[in-house]
Amino acid sequence: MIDVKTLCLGVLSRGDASGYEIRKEFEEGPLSHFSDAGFGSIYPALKRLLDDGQIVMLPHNGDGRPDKKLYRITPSGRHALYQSLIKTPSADKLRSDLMFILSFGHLLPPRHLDRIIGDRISDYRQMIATLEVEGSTAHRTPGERFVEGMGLAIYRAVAGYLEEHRHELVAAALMESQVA
Amino acid sequence: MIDVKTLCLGVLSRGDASGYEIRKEFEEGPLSHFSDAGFGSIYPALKRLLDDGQIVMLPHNGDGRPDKKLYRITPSGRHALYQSLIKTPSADKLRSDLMFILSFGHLLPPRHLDRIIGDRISDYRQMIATLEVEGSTAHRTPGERFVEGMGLAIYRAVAGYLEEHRHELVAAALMESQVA
DNA sequence: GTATGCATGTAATTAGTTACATGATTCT
DNA sequence: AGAATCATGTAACTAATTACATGCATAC
Repeated sequence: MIDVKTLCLGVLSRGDASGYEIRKEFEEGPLSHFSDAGFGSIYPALKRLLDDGQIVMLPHNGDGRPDKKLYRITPSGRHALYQSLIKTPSADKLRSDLMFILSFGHLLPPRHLDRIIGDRISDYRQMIATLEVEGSTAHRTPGERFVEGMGLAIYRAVAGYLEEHRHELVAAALMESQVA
Repeated sequence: MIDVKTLCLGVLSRGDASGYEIRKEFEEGPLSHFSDAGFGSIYPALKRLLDDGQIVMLPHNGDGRPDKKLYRITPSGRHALYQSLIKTPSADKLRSDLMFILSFGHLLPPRHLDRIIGDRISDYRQMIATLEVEGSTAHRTPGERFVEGMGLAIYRAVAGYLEEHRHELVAAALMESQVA
């Protein structure tokens, strides 16, 4: 799996940014759907990239605020990023607590079951709505559009499946609860 | 996120199993699509569960082979599992190196790009074919069927999207390579 | 005889998360 | 006045991965 250092290089390859701005990318941008990184991993990663000469820090851009540190990728950093990009990508990984829970769904209290599925459907519908607006406004590179489209396709598939099959599982849970 | 201990309890709640068998579940069973655990995390987890009294070891079942250790969940273990199941599940997490790479897709050599997308499509089509066979043969609880169906729905969405949009990204990469 | 599958486990390393610690600015 | 956002970073902890280490049974 690609590490946080490489993730940061990826963001910086599109333009200078601070640690804070990098994190925002992973929270809001197209990368957010398939990657993840918090402050606790970004700041140490930036420090290591700095030590390795793959990024440089820009001496304070005097925009009033003094504390902000802007980072810029170096040729060495671009090279490292490219090496990561042409490596055979590892398999996609999907971690879902909800799916683990639902694999025992028929043993759960039916109301509870129905609620957690409903909540998740709402979450996904919300994300889909946000993405649909963004997709038409924000300007993206072809790669970003592709990735964002994939996110949208997956979210729709998940929301759709949950909606279509929700009642089956709740019905099984109801039967189970009547037996017990 | 649900930890490996809980994952093991989940498997053991369906029947006694050895560490080796538990891992197989995460590699082949319906849980495999949304969870992950290797030997290096399962064995330590089993040890801790044993210390905590949430599982017991069954003294060798004399099936010829002596080394196999079967584990059985205890009432305390079932209770712990149930507590985990009724907790509000954390958000689904999707990690994909491929998507990170493709977000820079237009900057990659077009042939390489086309190949990695094509390879991934094959991988998914293979998984889909396997699941379609299993779905009709293996017998599953309602929860397992639900989860397996979700896996199938997602894989189809991903494979479908990659197939439909592959050429767009490759075309963008071709244009980019001609400019440069 | 060779590879694969069954079977267990430890040690060292790496990575990542969470909590802590601080403070300015901007919006309501 | 208070909340949210901007902004950086460290320390302690937890977890997971990888490599190592071993050995039998079965299938080809």
